[in-house]
Amino acid sequence: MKDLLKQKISTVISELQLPEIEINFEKPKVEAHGDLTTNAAMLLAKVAKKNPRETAKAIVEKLSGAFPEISSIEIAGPGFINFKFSPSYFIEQSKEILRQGEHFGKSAAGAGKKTNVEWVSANPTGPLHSGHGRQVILGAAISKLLEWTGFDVTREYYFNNAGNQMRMLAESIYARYRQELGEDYPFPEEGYKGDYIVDIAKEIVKEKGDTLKQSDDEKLYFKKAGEEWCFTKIKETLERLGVRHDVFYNEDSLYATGKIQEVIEEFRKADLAYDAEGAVWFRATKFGAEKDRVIVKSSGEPTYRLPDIAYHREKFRRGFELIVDIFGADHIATIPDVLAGVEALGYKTDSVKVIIHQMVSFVNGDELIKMSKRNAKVFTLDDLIDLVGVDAVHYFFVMRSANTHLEFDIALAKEQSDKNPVYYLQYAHARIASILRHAVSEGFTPPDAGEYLRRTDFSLIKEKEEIDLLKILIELPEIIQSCALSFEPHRLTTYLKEAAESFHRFYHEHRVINDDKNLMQARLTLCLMAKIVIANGCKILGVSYPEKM
RNA sequence: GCACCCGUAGCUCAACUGGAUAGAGCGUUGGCCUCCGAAGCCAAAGGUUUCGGGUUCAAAUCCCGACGGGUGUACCA
Repeated sequence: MKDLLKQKISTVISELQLPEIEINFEKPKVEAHGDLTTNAAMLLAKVAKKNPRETAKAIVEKLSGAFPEISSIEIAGPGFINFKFSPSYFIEQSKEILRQGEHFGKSAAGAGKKTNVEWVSANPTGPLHSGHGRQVILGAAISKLLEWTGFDVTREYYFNNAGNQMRMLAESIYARYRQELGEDYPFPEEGYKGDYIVDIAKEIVKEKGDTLKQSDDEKLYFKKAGEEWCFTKIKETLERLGVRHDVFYNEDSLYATGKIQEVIEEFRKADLAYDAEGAVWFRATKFGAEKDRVIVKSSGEPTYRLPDIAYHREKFRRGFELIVDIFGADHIATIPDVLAGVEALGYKTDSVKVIIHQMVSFVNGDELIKMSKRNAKVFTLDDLIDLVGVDAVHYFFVMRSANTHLEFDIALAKEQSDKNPVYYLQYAHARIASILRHAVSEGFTPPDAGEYLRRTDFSLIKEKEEIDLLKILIELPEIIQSCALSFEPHRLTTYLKEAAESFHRFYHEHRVINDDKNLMQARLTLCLMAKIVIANGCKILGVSYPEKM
């Protein structure tokens, strides 16, 4: 409809011999301004130097009567053209909800574009902590949104089980191991202080006794054991949240296949790398960075930048047309370097979309929860799930825009009451389910979408709250698409809340179960539509949609 | 110091990416269950969108400058 209208308006504009412009529509905030509005006349006024209201008038005259679905066209304010649609238009649209059912909301806008979403990517040096939650949830929601919008999504987790961090992990475990054996063994200054290190050490003592005490070569064993323990833990946590990755990409493979060396050589050949102070430097300044960066340390080990660059090149080589990276604000420094590197290798950075989310703080009512890295008691993501449940974790981490700081109120999230926004949504779904069950007990057929579509006399839907509900329900596909294309899942939560609200208002004003069987069927159909929309939205967010609660 | 993000009701945050009268939840105050789920609905109060300039028909949104908060600024990742 929007597209048809857009076409029509642009032909009208050329008939009026006005310059060509981009026509945008918007859904007005205020109900009195209709269902759709365009600022075309105002934009024309600017280029054609004409009075916007007069221009609007000329356009409207040519438009009137062109579409039976449009019940009125008005000119308002400085020159907005407001369109109002007839109820039958919304009713017709809403039938799609029943026809598509659990697929309603999907679109093909992504056109099967090969897409890689990389997120979490925490090295296996410990369990995921609560702050990781935002990243975990954000990436899952974005992946789901892209999938629903027709992108071909590969979910990826990049990790490094070599290097400094893992060495430190091994040393930390080793020290705890010796301590477990009753020795006064020094703990490394920069070691991992979490209690889980002690747990790992205990397990090793149980299995191997003191046989690993002497030989330094055996430290390899500690690294392996630590990695395995941590990765198992991480994967269990992701599993609990229903988050799965298709590919776990190990940085090591980049060395094994010579991809790291390849990048260095190419850089050298193009004079983008040089030796200084015993290290190899990348001329990042050539690509807008503030200073050149070391890519191979004087020790001969690459810094994290080099494999990151090689890894991103591999994403291009693997044929991904859209590359999405999700990072926390604490990793922001690496981004310009990686982008510069990719550019240096001759790839366009346009197809790389980096989502940076700000940090999270946790409060419990009024009390701020302090997170210190020195603390042995880590507040893990598992702990958070135990406290507030999977649904609240999903909903709370995604309900705010990624680029603002998030305050996670644990007291609120675990409260089983109306204060908690997760319940508002779930309650609407459970309430609808209950009504449908009730109808079945009154002798109605179980809510089968196809059956409901055939049996319903849609002309009985005419109350204001009924039409308002339909209006919002049919927006789902558009909302999903725009959330996906802007990588902003939080807007879906806002929408779902509004949809639930609209349902509650309808429910409150009109009886569904009543003596008029035909009217009852029509309203049951409305309920079923609302149920489908809420359920589909919840699916994307990873929130459950209970039949009873 | 420099780079990035943010500053909106008492608190936590929205605002369709430049549109019309800036909206929700919590908290506060009041109303609504003989009837399908009151985990709900309705209403009231609460604002110079941190401040100062600019851009234009139109600015919370874009630009410049202050102030305040966060995150970075490694031959750690």
